[in-house]
Amino acid sequence: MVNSAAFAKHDHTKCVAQGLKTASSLCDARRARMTPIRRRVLEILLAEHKAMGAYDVLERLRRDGLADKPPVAYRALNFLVDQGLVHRVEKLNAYVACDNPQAQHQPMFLICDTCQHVAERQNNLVEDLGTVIDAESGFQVQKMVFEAQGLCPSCQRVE
Amino acid sequence: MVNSAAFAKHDHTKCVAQGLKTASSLCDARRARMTPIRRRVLEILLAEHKAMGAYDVLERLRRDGLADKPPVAYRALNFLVDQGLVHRVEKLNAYVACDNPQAQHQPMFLICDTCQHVAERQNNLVEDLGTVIDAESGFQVQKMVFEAQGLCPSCQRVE
DNA sequence: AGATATTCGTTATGTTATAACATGTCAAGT
DNA sequence: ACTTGACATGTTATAACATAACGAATATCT
Repeated sequence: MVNSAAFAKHDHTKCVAQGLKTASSLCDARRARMTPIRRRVLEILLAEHKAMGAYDVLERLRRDGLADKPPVAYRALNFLVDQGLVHRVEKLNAYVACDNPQAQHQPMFLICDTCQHVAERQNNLVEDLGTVIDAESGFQVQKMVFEAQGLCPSCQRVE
Repeated sequence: MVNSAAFAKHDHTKCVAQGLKTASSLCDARRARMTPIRRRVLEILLAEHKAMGAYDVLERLRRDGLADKPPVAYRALNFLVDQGLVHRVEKLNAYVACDNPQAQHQPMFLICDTCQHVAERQNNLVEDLGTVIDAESGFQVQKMVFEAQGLCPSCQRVE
């Protein structure tokens, strides 16, 4: 039911390489174009492994000489979101690379108020809730945002 | 389990009068000050009965001669949110009057993509989910955002 | 009344996001 | 190879959302 490495430490280099590879395959399969800017934005988010604002991403692109105008960053981010490779965290107006882009899912985020880390998780209850709402109220759910804020395990220990 | 009048038509005049009255009692009980600006902002949101942006609210205050600078609107909105009288809809960067300010609750919103109406609902599954997350992952949930987008019953019929 | 805390008015600016249109690139069909 | 059409990028300008900071006014408490 729970899937992510969440707040534990791990080797990001592997995440990045693997993530880029998976993304390329998915795009190929869908005839969507993984261009240099888009690839670089995904790489940045995979490497950072935390939520970043569009302007933070843009700043990185600027350093690389790849782009320096907001629409460039937003377009790449929106593409990646549409492809399910990146999620938008509404609460933070920020973007984070998807953990598991293979499977279609309603992402759910745990946002630590102290360290600002964001963990993506999946839980069937979220999708169940969509079904329940539909049955009870006749509202046809198309997309759900579920975000929890609080304290991650290590920040709880520190306080 | 489900509580709101949701997308059905009803007499807003009553909502407004009742909402203002309840809000006053709650503020009195808490020694929080329901000032003219705050009251007016709540009244606007109760009457409109839909999500409004801070600048939309500000425009109304302007017409009333009550205020014309952004911080005034944001301060009133933040006060009302802190008191649980208004909720912020993250997905829309907008604010909506609370249905049932008496009870502490994690609000859940159904946002119709067609007519833009927002219905507040309550469902125990939302709070259950908080508990489950905590038990499974050790993440201490303090606040949750749950918002669903889709089609309300009447907009489904129209399409 | 005087001390304290809260609210409000105002200026200025910071942050997030997109409309609109020009230009460039690539791939498919001929 | 050439044209066409779709998609991607570059660029300008601005819209939309939000807050820091500080002084003036007002309410509350003793």
